[in-house]
Amino acid sequence: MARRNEHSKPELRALAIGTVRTLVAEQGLEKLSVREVARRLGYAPAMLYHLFDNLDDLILHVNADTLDSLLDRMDAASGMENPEAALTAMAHYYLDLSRAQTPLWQLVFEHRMANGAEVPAWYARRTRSLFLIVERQLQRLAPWATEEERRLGARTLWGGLHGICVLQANNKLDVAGDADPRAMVDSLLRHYLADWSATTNRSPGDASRHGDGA
Amino acid sequence: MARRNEHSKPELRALAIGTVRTLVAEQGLEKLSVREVARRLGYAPAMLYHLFDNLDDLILHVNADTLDSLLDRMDAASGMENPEAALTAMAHYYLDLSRAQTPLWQLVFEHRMANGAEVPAWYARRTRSLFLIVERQLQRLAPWATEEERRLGARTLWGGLHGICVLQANNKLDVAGDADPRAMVDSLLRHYLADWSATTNRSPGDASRHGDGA
DNA sequence: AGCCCTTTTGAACACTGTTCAGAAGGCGTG
DNA sequence: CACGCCTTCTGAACAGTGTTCAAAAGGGCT
Repeated sequence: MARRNEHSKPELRALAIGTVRTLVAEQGLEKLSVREVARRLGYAPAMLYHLFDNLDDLILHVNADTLDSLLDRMDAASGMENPEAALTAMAHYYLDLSRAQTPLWQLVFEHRMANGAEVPAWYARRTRSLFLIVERQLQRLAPWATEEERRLGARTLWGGLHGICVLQANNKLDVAGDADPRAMVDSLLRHYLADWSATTNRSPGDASRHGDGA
Repeated sequence: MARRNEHSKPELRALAIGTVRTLVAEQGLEKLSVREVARRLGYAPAMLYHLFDNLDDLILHVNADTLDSLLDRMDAASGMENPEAALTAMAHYYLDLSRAQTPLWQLVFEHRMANGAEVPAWYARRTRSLFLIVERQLQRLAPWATEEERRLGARTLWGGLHGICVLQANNKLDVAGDADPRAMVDSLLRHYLADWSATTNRSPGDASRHGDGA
């Protein structure tokens, strides 16, 4: 019962990743287990440990695929002439992923490493570039802003977007009346960007930027 | 080995909730288990099922306590004369909780019910009042805004704040250089509120609200 | 003293991720 | 062709999880 050799090791890895994707998409996060993935593949559970270090490692590979497709779409939008429109398109991709592929999205953003281990470099690179893409648009939007201001702005804006997606994915929005996540995202982008780009081209300590300070 | 009767049923419930709080605060979410809670209480695991329906029910009671103390502090801030200052104070409470009590905060906001069950009404009431408190401040800030606008604004603003806290709690901010969560929260509130309160007192379809509309 | 009724438990069930000795099978060499 | 090697793969076990339930243990009442 060894070496059927129907597939090479990289093929098996891709097969396992795909199995997790469909399993999670179909049944949700709770049904994901090593034994179920192995069962669907037609192998014994222990075999998966020859392809990946452990379940966390397998999940990280699945998440890398998800992030890659998200980053690809965001990169494609970064070429738009209007940076505000580019950011809006990117935010919509982000939100759409959390809506259309909620379990896969949760697997990316709500999975925690066991025993508090650090995420490997090949994975951290992807999350890092997410913020970089946003920063690049902020630079186009307000070239006068300092790098520090751009970094803060990108993290604030995308952190805020992330929060809306989190609430959406967890069905926390229909409590006390429905709220349209799309409208929330648009509201966040429009209002935040408007005042951010309008006020960051002043000296940092200028308290009178809003007309009447305090 | 039955009926020591050292404590009444409500006392035991409070004891169990307290045990979970200290256990989670000390060891983190991963170490929380029925068996460990029972061990610390000096009882057999099965006894806990006479106090609570299941682990989810116990966790919900713990979370209700956490939410109550948060809501109390937010309520206290709602009396400030400046609604913008009140919202800022509330947001800082929210962030501080996610920083000083990260595991307890995660237990509240990242715990999902098993088998997708609905949260009970006595719990949903608390999460609902969180948004209501924010809406009340938005009403003071922009009395001319419609209820619809206030609801959208409150969810957008607090969803955004929530996202920053999520990133903070998951250590996703120090990727690619540290970002101060406090500065992010302040940035979000200042910029969003400034443009939100400045533009919501127009007719809904007014495209020229930002001076030059695209 | 005997009964009842609540409180509490031990043991079991069905899961989970992970490890590891050893089996199974393809491949190169004698 | 046969032998041995080496990779692939598995079965079984370990330690853990939430949950259930018959039965035991003990306090209170008649």
